Amino acid sequence: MLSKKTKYGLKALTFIARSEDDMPVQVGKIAKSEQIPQKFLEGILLTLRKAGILGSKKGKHGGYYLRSEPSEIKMTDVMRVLEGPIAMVPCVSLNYYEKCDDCPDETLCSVHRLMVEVRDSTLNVFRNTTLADLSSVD
Amino acid sequence: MLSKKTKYGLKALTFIARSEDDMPVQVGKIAKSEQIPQKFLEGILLTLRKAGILGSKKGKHGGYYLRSEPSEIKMTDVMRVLEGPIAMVPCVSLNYYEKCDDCPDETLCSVHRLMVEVRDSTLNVFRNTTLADLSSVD
DNA sequence: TATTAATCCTATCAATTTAGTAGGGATTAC
DNA sequence: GTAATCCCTACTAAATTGATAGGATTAATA
Repeated sequence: MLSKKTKYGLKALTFIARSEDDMPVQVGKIAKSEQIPQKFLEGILLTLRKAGILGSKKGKHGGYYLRSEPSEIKMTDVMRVLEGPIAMVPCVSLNYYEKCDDCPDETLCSVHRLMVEVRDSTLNVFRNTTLADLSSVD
Repeated sequence: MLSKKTKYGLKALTFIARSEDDMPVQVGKIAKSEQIPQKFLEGILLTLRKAGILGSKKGKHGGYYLRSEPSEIKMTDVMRVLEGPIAMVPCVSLNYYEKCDDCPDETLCSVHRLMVEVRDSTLNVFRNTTLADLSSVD
């Protein structure tokens, strides 16, 4: 299951991308419009800022803004920040590889085989999708 | 993350598929060979039997066997039984569709868009992979 | 028929994760 | 200086996961 954190995060990014002018967008506005608990959303946007995807401005008239063009923000990055590793098992993770304790030979492991395929196909989607795709109004 | 249940289930199915003769295979044998807690595995195989993927024979010399040829056992079915719906959100699930409470228009929802793509690509893998693929020794 | 070896079934449990709440500190525009 | 806003930490309830425990049922065989 996709976590609420990721779901909310994606919706928030989309909301920001869709707000045309480049004024920072306030958490409160996003929370209200997208029906997300504000305090929860605060934490999520903070994570996205620390990961370099969002920038922020404090104080009155502050808020969050995109650090790059929507078309430059890849889902691989967003998903890794929000949801964690894309692979379903550490032994097929590109960025967080870990050998299984059991499993003497990965080439013979059926789980490994299947999960490599799933990882590659999911990765293919995320690599070819940007925030611009998510937020277009087609 | 892939659950242990699914991981163990896949390994067990592979083990059974690889045991050439068509004698039933005992839980204890699988558990020992694959390093899976036996009692835990019992429950998993029971689930697979109730789903019609495995058959069982009770009593002495009993055990579990495949109900179909490995090449006929699709990962779509196995994964749905072990891991649940393939879609990451109910609003894109083919078999367990549920509308989101929020989200007035799915066609405009960025999460929906992205998750449809992920579902389709994952489904594509599972539809084209059978237990025979997992258990071959190539 | 008694024994043994299996599956089958239910209940329980500890650890972890998730989703959210609470309270306030720090910063900036006006 | 005050209001609005992001920033940070700590806490909590509920659900899920990954088991474990104990035994009931069934079947082969000596």
